[in-house]
Amino acid sequence: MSGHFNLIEDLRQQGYRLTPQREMVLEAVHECQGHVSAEEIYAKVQARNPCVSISTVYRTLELLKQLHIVCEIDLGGGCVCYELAGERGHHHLVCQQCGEVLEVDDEVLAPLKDTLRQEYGFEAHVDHLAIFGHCRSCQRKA
Amino acid sequence: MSGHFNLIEDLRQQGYRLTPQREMVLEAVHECQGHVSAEEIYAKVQARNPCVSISTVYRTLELLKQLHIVCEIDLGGGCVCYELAGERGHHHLVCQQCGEVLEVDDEVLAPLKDTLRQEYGFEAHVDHLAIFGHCRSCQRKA
DNA sequence: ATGATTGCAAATCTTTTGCACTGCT
DNA sequence: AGCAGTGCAAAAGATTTGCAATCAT
Repeated sequence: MSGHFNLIEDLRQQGYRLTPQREMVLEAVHECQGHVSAEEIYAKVQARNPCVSISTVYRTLELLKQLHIVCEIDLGGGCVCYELAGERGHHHLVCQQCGEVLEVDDEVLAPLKDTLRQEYGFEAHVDHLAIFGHCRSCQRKA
Repeated sequence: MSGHFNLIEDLRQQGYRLTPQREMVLEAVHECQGHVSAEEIYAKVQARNPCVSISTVYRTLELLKQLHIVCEIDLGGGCVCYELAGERGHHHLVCQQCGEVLEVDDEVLAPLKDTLRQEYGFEAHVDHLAIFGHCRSCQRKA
């Protein structure tokens, strides 16, 4: 995956080792454009090398998170997902009824950020906000 | 707790039994005005009757949730809380540096809700949103 | 009486951790 | 070579469930 070279460099430059496991986790996250759970990443990595353990996946994700290579998204309901940190600027609308996840552009949040900054002096750090509610189709059912 | 009578009636009218356990869980949620975790409710109930089991607390919360007597709030990070349904929404700005928590009125979120409703047909359920970032004083230090 | 509700313990499910071994640099 | 990184299995924490006993109605 050519897109990984810079990330691999990031790893190396910060004194971390490049292992096949880390590379595979990175690729798995990269292939799944959207959000993937640790379990899904594990499955994807397992498919290529069954020896890799789930703990390594968790440890690697933890590392990549600290290096800001991937970021963690808490969608609630015990669903924690990961995605490449590069693709910034979108948020998630999570339907509490059917579980569907809609993506929302960062611009939608901009006015809120401005308000918080101006009225509260608070610099909101909402790289990936999960907003819960009910989607259009589930509203119709009710 | 006089405020419980109507809720107890709700229970009865829907054919459910009123047990001391359910009453105690209900009171525990009522006493804690803010959000309480299942574990905290369990502790509060235990203080009054050590025989009550944690599974009953979970089962009762599940029931009260279905009856819309309490609602579940997922603040992320594995922190699931409960509170009486119908309480006025308030939000929290959590400073990731110093831990300070600012309260924000629900009105601040109104424009965002409108946007989501109009552009995405999404009915946001942001009764209790936790927004992380940095407060005014911590920004100065940086 | 009788069926809903509970307590207990054991089962899940997800994530973390201790420790000896492996393998990247 | 030396130590970061890994695999395994066991631990931990939160929630759920099977089943026999209990209790509200």
